[in-house]
Amino acid sequence: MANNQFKRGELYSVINAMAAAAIARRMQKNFRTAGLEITIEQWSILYHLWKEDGLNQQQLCDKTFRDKPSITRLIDNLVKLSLVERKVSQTDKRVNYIFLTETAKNLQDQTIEIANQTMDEALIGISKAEIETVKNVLQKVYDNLNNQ
Amino acid sequence: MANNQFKRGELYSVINAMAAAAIARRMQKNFRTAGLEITIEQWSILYHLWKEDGLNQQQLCDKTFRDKPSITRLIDNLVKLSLVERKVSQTDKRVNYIFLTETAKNLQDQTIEIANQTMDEALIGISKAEIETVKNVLQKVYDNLNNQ
DNA sequence: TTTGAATAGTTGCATAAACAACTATTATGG
DNA sequence: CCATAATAGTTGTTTATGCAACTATTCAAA
Repeated sequence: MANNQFKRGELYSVINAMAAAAIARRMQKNFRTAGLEITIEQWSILYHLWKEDGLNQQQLCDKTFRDKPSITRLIDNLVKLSLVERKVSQTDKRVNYIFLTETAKNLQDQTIEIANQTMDEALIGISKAEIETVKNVLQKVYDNLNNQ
Repeated sequence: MANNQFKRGELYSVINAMAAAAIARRMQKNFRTAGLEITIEQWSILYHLWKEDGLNQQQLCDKTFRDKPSITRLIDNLVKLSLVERKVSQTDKRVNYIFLTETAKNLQDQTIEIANQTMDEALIGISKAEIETVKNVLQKVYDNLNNQ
């Protein structure tokens, strides 16, 4: 069938456009509804800093699967919003450590609650086993494309 | 545990940044290697037109999970590349039908082969059952966030 | 010790997304 | 028939991504 050749390629648009973008839009909307003027991309940086403050930009690249320019600019924007500060390492002047401001620290509980509620909305009717399968498959996909 | 509150929210960044973006980057790279100067977003529009030529912009919005401005600009760029043409409906002047040019028609086989090869690379070691689970879960996520 | 490689980060440029506000056209209810 | 709502598409603005090319600093090997 001529139409058959489409089926594998279609999976990409399903994965990308559908679920991930839909979750992102909903999470952004829930942030705005709560009066929080940060983007989900900015939040994803803060998220890792709440777990471990003072990461450098390269570590944030690795943890968020972004490249260096993306992190540079996200940090630029977070600095403008007074949510983080850059501090150059004294032992290696190539390295910038990123630290949360008090303002950002105070956002942690509220925004993580919103993120969790969003995921609860998204995951209605989906079992823990299914979620585990999805995580494992996506991890394998990432490894297939990057570990070589 | 303080760290436990992160777990649900983390799923978003896993889904989004990891697998979808990794597949997108690889597919883009494979296009370039083959000498094809189109983006995966442009390809995703052509993909639906190869299945059914002459869709209007709203139909492309629905099929690709994008909003109207995104489609307008993607079509703008495809027109610049002489890959599609807009034709205003004669029965409803609000509607633009989008038609493939001969150039675009000739890209179909090659690009779909590349997309399929990319997905084969991405899906090494993943069973059909797992793929089905992922598709079903992402469809449910999309429905949870949009059908209400 | 010095030269070249590796690492960390930045800048330029093009593409794309989200949202709000807008125009143009068609459909509908009184 | 007309006012209003709904629909299709466009434009403006901000944010983010990817890639290539760049600077600055540190490491490592001859």
